[in-house]
Amino acid sequence: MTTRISELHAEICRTLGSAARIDILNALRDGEKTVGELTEALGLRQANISQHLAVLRQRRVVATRKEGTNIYYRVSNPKIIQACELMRQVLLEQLKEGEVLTKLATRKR
Amino acid sequence: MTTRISELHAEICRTLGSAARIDILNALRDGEKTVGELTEALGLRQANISQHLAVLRQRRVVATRKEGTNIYYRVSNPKIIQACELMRQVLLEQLKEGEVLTKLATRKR
DNA sequence: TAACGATATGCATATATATGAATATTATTC
DNA sequence: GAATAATATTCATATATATGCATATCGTTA
Repeated sequence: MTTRISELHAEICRTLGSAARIDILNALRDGEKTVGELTEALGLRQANISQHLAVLRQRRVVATRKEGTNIYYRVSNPKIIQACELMRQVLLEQLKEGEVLTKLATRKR
Repeated sequence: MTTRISELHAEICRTLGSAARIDILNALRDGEKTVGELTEALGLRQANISQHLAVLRQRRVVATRKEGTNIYYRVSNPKIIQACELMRQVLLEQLKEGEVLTKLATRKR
């Protein structure tokens, strides 16, 4: 009963459902980076970064460009960044709300 | 090396990483619905819908309102809808691109 | 062509997530 | 207060995903 489109939509969301991959996207916000640069920026092992990049590549969230022995990665569509930005805003609003609720609960005691 | 925020961000994305839940969100686009209405709209089992709603509730993607024996669900933040809309656009653009690529590949043969 | 640097892949294991079926909970009505 | 309608939860099992480690691939330079 779920449509093909919803299935694909969910797949993209799942692709973003890893903190490491979110960090990768953030690192790529202001321009392309090589795997080495990403590895250093995130402080994870190279093999692990490559695995996450493979997932992002498969779902076409990122695109690549080869230059000699380096591979430059970039976010394939700026709308993906926008969507992430919105999600982060939702998150921050939730956290604020949470604080308010905590305060209220504390006052009540 | 992944921040708390990224972890939460990823968690929200994972929450949207299921076709059933995407369908639920779409069904809630133009207003709240009861579990029964959602069950009928999506054609899944009630228990299953409830499970998905529980996931969405836990991550505060949806909010509820009780009225008698019914529980009305709504999307908690319109930005979530916006983000989904963006993602769907990305998806449609990808599909279009895919078609172009297919055409090119076909012509080449 | 050997050695090296950059990146990707395969495999094993651990962990998370989804689903169906059964059942519990809660509010309402008789 | 028993029966019923609406919704939630629990449990068992199946399936997917993540991670570390080892190793392969590919382009470059000596």
